[in-house]
Amino acid sequence: MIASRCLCLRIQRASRAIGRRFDDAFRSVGLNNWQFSLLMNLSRPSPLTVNGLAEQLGMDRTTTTKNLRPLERRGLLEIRLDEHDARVRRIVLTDAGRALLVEAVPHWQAANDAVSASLEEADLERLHSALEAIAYG
Amino acid sequence: MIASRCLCLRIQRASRAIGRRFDDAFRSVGLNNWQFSLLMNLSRPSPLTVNGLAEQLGMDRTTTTKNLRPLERRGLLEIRLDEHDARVRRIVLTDAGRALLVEAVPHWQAANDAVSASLEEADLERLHSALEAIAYG
DNA sequence: GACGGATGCGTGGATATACACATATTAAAG
DNA sequence: CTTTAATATGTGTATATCCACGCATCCGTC
Repeated sequence: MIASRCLCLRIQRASRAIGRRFDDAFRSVGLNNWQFSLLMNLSRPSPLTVNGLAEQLGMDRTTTTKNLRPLERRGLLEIRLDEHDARVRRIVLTDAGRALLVEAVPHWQAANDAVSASLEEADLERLHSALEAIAYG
Repeated sequence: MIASRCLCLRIQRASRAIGRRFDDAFRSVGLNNWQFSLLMNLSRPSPLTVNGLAEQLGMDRTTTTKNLRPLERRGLLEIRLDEHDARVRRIVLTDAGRALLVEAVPHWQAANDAVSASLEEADLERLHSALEAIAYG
C-alpha cells in the first residue's frame, strides 16, 4: 500500500495532529501553535526581517507577511522600517507580546513534554535530525 | 532555546517543506500532495465515508468535506448516498480518477525515494513509527 | 551617475484548515 | 411508539497557505 509508505502523508498527518494538540494547549492564552512559534522566534536580540522569519518557520514569505497582521492588530508585535535599507522590515516584539509569551511558555512546556513522553529518548533525537533533514534537504 | 526543542515547530516546518516538494512532483499531473493522498486512500475495494476518509488523512472532517469539492468538480470522484443509511455518503473514485492516479504514481515514487534517500535506513523506520505515535498518541 | 539585475516585500486569487453551529437520520430508552 | 441520545454530514466564519505577479530599493558595472 502506497499510503503506508508515503512520507508526505505521514508527516502531514502527524503535523495536523500535533498542531491540534498544541492549539488546545495555547487556547487559554489566545494563541495557536504557529503564532506561538512565530512570537518565540521573535524573542531574540536583533530583530528578524520578514524573509528571516519565514525561513525560521519554514513557511512561504508571503504567508508570513499575512500571518503577521492579526498579531500586529493585537499589539503583540510591531513591523518597523530598517534604518539602513528601505526595503527591509524588522519585526519586533512589543512588551505585550513578550508578556503573553511568558504566560504561554508553561503551556508549551506541558504540551511538548506530553508528546515527547510518547517517544523513546533515542527516537526523539533521531526524529529531530530526520525532520531537520527533511525540512532543509 | 525553546524553538529548537519544539516538536511542534519541527514537524510543521518539515511538513510544509515536504508538502512543497511533493506539490512540485505532482504539478505536471495537476494535483497537489494532499489531493494525491486523498485519491490514493480512495483506491480500495469498499468505499470510504467522509468520516472514514478524514480519519485516514488525519484531518478535520469538515475540511475533508470541502476538499472533496474541487476533485468532484473535476470528475475524479463521486459522492454517493449509502444504500443502508441515509446519513452516510460514500466516496468513490471514477475511472478518470483512477487513471489520473496511475499517471501520478511514478511521480510519487520519485519524490518519496528522493526524500527517503536523505535518511538512513534505520532512521526511516524509526521516523515512521515516531510519526505514527504522534499522529495517534 | 545611469542602468540592468538582484533583493526585499506586498497583493490578489484560489484553495486549505479548523471551530462553532446547524441539520438530518438512526438507534436506544422508557 | 414517543422521546432522547448518538451519529454522519454540511455551512459560515476566520484565518492559513502558496503561487503568480508587481513595486520599490539597492548594488555592481560601465
